[in-house]
Amino acid sequence: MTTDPLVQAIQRVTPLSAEEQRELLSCRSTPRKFPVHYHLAAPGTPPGVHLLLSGFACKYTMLPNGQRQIVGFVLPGELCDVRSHLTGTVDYSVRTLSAVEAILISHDGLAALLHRSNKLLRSLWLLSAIEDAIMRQWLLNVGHRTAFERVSHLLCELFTRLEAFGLTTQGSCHLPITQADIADAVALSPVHVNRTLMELRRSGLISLRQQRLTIADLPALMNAAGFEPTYLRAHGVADPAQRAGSFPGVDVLRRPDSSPVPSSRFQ
Amino acid sequence: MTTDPLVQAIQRVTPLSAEEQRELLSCRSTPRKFPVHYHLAAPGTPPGVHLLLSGFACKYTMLPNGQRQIVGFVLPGELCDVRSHLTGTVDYSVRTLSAVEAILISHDGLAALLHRSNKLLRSLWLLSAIEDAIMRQWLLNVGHRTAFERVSHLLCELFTRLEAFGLTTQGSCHLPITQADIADAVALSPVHVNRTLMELRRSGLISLRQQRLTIADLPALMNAAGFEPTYLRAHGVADPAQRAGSFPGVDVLRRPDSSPVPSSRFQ
DNA sequence: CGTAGCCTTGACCGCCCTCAAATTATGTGG
DNA sequence: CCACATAATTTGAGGGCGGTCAAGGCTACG
Repeated sequence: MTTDPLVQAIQRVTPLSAEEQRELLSCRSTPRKFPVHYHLAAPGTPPGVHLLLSGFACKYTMLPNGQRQIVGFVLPGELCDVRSHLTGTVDYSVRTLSAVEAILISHDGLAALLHRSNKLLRSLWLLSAIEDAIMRQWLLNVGHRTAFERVSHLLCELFTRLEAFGLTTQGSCHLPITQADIADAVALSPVHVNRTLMELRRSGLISLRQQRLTIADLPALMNAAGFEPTYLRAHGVADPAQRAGSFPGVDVLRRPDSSPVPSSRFQ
Repeated sequence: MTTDPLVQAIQRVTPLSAEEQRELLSCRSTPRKFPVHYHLAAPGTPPGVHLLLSGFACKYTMLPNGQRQIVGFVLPGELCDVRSHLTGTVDYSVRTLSAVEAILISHDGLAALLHRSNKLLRSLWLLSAIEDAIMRQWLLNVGHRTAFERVSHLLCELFTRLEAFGLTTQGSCHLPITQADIADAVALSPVHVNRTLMELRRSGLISLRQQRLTIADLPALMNAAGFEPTYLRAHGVADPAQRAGSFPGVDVLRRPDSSPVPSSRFQ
């Protein structure tokens, strides 16, 4: 039972008791297959909470001029739209990037469970907090990094996330996304993504063909991208007591005006 | 009691009972003044949850090359880092943009209260969900909009948010942020922000001097920016029952492959 | 085997950046 | 209240990163 993907997805941030696991699994539907380019959710409509068992998806929004901005990828093993049971809707679309197998978590069952379980509620909040940390990095990416750094950073992120699910083998992973998808994620034109990938290949940093990414020198790529993997880790504080008392309030932050936090690399 | 700013901040998304209000207020500290350019939080350290009573602040992160990306503004009346009690830390810095008066919400008191109150927990989650929706818009801004649209969009956002707190008077509001701040928010250089503001002034759309923004024609500005204010509204579903049953599952979304949601303007 | 989508490469252009300096606000101490 | 220092705004000139347009080659799939 502990190997169930739904339980695993949540246990990334919080360990669950056998009872909690059992309750969680009762909201689960049977797995279902979706084709490529299938919409799992659309803005304004109440989406379900999906758990991807295999395949990739992306969350995106359209601009009036027809441009598409991908605001996040959904990888196998990950939950999608965990926050939707709160807001009722999402303000983006979710579309599969490959053939996908997913299970739908019952909205009503989940809502009832979350009303009962404070712990599960904050676990899901923590999961969505990780998504937001990723999006904050994307904002840095698009705003201040060069094309080379943007693409490198995205590849580092995807590889690291896949690694957490055991979906990589010796620096290599399956990556069923097109260069146009990368372009819409890092806000570059497809042709410039292509040029950038060629440059990454010529640099000997990566190999990417037939939906397989191989990173020759991960530390070098991370360095080139300015990638710090810490933001992907769920540093949740399950027990609030472990945090209390170690800092005497806000006063430790007294720093009237200095060059802001010179030690941190880019956070 | 219902006019307390802390209660008001949360009642933007969920109505609270008198009992809940009382409990909430018990975690509140006395107001405190902070000077301009004071750090309220720094990455890696446990920040407090602040409520701004007056003045502006911003959340930002630094890049290795010394560039600064502002990832969000904190306006008077708004809570800051409501999620920090979950994660223990934040991955950005928070700095005042003007002199600020704020109250610090006790971490321990809040944690205890949130462990008791499922409802309050999801209220705070909803509030942070709005912040995330704003950040998603910023990603669109930086990724796909022109300088003119970016600056316009930011001004629309700030004005609309201030309006919700009654901090505007006939198309005008106090805006104590520099052009360099705007530049770091929309990922432009300060000089180009200046040129863009000059263009906005010449267009007769806005006036901005001595920390006072006046929007001559808000609909026109919104249109120029591609601004849709809906994402700022807390469309939370307080009662999960009101959502259930109106849609027969995911099948309403069956849209094997169409031009994605042509009706929506830019979401 | 054909077709459609994806990848690749070249040429040219424009938005925005950088560097630099002048002007105007802001704030502080005498 | 003024003199001064510092920060913020404004304007100009020139350059580069990445976009757009276009065409050819490759891959996948029916």
